[in-house]
Amino acid sequence: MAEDKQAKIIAAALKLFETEGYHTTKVSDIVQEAGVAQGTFYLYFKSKEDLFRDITEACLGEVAETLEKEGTEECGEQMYRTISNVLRVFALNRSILHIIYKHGFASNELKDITERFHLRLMKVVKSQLVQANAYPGYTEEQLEIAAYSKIGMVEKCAYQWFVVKNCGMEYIEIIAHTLVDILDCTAAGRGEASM
Amino acid sequence: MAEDKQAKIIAAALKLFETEGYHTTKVSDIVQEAGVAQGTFYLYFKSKEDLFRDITEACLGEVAETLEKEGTEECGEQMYRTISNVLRVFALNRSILHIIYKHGFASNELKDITERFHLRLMKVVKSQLVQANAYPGYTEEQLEIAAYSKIGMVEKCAYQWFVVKNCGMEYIEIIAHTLVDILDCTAAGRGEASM
Amino acid sequence: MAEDKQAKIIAAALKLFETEGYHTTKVSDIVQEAGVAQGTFYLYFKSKEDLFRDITEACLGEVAETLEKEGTEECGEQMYRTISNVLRVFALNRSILHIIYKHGFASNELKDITERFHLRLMKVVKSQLVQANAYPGYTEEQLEIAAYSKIGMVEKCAYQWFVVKNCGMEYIEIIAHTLVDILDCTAAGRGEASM
Amino acid sequence: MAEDKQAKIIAAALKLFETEGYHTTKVSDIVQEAGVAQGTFYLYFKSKEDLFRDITEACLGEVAETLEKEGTEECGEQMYRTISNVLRVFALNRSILHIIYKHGFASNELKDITERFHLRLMKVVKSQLVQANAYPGYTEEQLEIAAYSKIGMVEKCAYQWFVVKNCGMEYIEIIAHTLVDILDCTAAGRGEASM
DNA sequence: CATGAATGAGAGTTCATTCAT
DNA sequence: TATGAATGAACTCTCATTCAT
Repeated sequence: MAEDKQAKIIAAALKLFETEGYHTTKVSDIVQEAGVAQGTFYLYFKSKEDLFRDITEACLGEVAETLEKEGTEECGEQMYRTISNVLRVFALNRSILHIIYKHGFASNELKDITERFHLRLMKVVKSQLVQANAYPGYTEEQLEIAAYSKIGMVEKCAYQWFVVKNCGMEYIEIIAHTLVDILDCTAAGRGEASM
Repeated sequence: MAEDKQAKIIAAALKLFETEGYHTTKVSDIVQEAGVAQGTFYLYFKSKEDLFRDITEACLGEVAETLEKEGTEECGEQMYRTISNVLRVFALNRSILHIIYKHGFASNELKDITERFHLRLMKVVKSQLVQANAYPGYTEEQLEIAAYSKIGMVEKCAYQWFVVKNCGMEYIEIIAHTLVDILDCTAAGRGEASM
Repeated sequence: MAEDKQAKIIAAALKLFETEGYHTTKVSDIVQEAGVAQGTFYLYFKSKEDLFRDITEACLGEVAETLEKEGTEECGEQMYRTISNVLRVFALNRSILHIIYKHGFASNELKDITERFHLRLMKVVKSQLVQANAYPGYTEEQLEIAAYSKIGMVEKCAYQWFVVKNCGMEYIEIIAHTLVDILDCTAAGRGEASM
Repeated sequence: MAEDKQAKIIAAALKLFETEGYHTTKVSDIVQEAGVAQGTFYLYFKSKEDLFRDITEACLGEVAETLEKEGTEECGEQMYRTISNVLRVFALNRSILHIIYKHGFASNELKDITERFHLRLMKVVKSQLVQANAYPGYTEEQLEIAAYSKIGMVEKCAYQWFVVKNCGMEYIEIIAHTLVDILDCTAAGRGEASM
C-alpha cells in the first residue's frame, strides 16, 4: 500500500512531466492524476524538484547501467551492436529522453545529473573505441570528440524518430544500419585513411 | 532612444537567460539589468515569453541563414568546410546554444521554433549530401538519418567544447578535422562500402 | 503502561514547549521525543492546544496551591518568608515560567488560565497584606495595586535570574533580602510615612 | 500615496496583532483591513514576521527613548515623577504592551527585541537609583535587582489597569502614588532601616 | 490500546502584468 | 514614451487530525 502510492505518484509525474513539462505540471496535477491527497506527495518526496530529480536520475542511471553492461566485441560488428543497443535503450526509455529534451540538458534542475550521465556515457564509448582500436593514433581529446559525436548522433536520431515521429522499435535496424554505414569503421576505410 | 531601450532589454535578457535560465529570470531582473523601468518592458514586448521567443527565433534564424548561404563545393573539401562553418557559427552564437540546452529543445515555449530550425538545418545538410552525391543509393529516409546524425554530432561537440568547456575558436580545426576523419566521406571508403 | 505513555508525552511536550515554544513545536516532534506513535497522542489529548492548556493549568495550579498553603505570620518576618517562598516556587517551576514568558500571558491559548492564576495570586497576597495590617488606610483598589506590584516585581526577578541567567536556588536569599529592603515594610518606616 | 499604503498596513497590523494575536492574524486579514492588495504587503515588508518585528521594535524604541530623555531629580519627588512617567508612556502605548503580553516577551519572534528593551530600561532605572543615591551600600547586583523589580511592578500594574481593565490616564496618579508609598524611598524610612 | 500512513484545508509568498501619472 | 507602485491569481508546502489495521 505504501509502495503503491509512491509508485502511483511517480507514474503520474512521469506522464505529466513528459506531456506537459516540469514547470507546467503542478503538484496538484500530479496528485490528482495519481489519485492521492496533496499531503501524501510530501510523505514520499521532499519537494517537486526532488521528485523530478529522483525520476530523472533513476531513469538515466538505468540507461547508463544497461549500456555499461554491454560487452565489447570485434570492430565492424561491435559498432552496429553498440549503436543498435543504445537506440533500443532510448526507444524503451523514450519518456526520459522526451523529458530531458523538453526540460533542457543544462537546466538548473538537471544540469548536474545529465552532466554525470553524459560523462558516464562518453567514458563507455571511449573505452569501447580504445578496446576496438578503432582510431589508432588519436589523442585523448580526439577520442573524446569521437565519443561525444557518436553520442550526439545517436541521441539526436533517437529523439527524432522515437519521440518526435513516435516510431516503433522496428526503426532501430534501419537507423543503426545507416549510422554504421556513414561512420568509417571498416578496416579498409580507416586503414587507408590512417596510412 | 526608443531603439536603445529595446536593445538594452534584449541584451539584458540574453545575458540572464543564458546564465540563470528562462524560468529563474524575472522580468524585474531583466529591467534592472537593462536599467529601465518595469513598465517599459511591456512597451516593447507583449510578455516575457514573447521576448524569449523573439530572441530565440532571431538568433536561430541568423544561424540558419548563415548556413544556408554556404555554397556547396567538391566532396572531401566540402565536408570539412561545412562542418567547420557550422562549428564556427555555433562558437559565435554559443549564447543561444547555451540557452536552448538550458531550456530544452522541446520546451513548451520553444518547441515549434527549434523544430523549424532543425528542419531547416536538416534540409540544408540533406541537399548538400544529395548535391555531393555523398551517399548514392540512399533512400530519402536514410538521407534524413544521415543529416540528423550529422547535426547531432556537430551540435553535441559544439555544446561540449564551446559551452561546457568554454573553449575558444581555435578548437574548430581539431574538432572539424576529427569529425571528417570519423565520417567515411572519401570516395575510396564509400565506394568500397557501396559496391 | 497507559499512564506511562501519557506521562512521556507530557514530559516531551513540556521540554519542547519550553525550548522551542508552542507554535514551533509540532505534534510530530512531541511524539518522536516521547517515543510513541503519532496516533497515540490523540488517545490522551483532544488536541495540541488541549495538551498545552492541561500542562499550563496543572503547573500553575501547583504553584498557586503551594502559595495558598503558606501560613501568614508576623509582619517583617512574613514579608521575607512570603517573597522567598514565591521565589522558591518559581525557581522550582522555572519551566512553566519560561513557557509563559515565551508564549505570552495573554495569548489566545492561555489568556483565561493565566488570568485566573494571577487573580488567585493577587487574592493571596492581598489577604496577607490585610491580615498583617501592612497598609492601614488603603482602599481595596490600593491593596490590589500593592498586590499586583509585588507579584510583578517577584515575577520579573524570578524570570531574570532563574530563566534568563539560569541561576540556582542560592539566589533566592539575596533577591528576597533586597526586595524586602526596598519595600517599606517595617513598622517604623510605614508608621512614619503614613503619619 | 506610497507612504500612505505602508502606514495603512502598519495600522491594520497593529490593530489585528493586538486584538487577534500574531499567529491568528493572516496576511490576508491585514491587507483586507488595510484595503490594499495581497501583493502590496510584500512591497513594504519582507515577511509577516518582519512587519511584526518592525512594529514591535519601533514602538518599544519610542517607549525607551521617552524614558531615557527624562531628567533625574531629587529623591522623593523623582521617584514619583519617574513612575508616573513610565505609567503614562505605557498608558499611551498600551497597544504594544498588549501585543507583547499576548505574544510573549521571550517568544521566538521577539525575544531579542524585548531583551534589548528590558536591558535599556534596567540601565535607565539603575542609573537613576545611583544618581539619587537611593540605595547606598548596594552591590551592582542588588541595584540590578532593585531596577528589575521596579520595572516588574510598574509593568504589571500598567498591564492590569491599562490593558486588562482598560482604564484611562486618570489612574496614573493613584497607581503612582501607591507605588511610591509602598517603596521605602523616604530618607527617613531608608535611613532608619539601614542603621 | 497502539499504530503511522493518509488526509486536505489553508498559509505565506512570488511575480508577470497593468495603469494612472 | 516612460515610469514604478499596485495588483491578485496561483503555487508550493505544512501540519494537526483521522482512521483502517
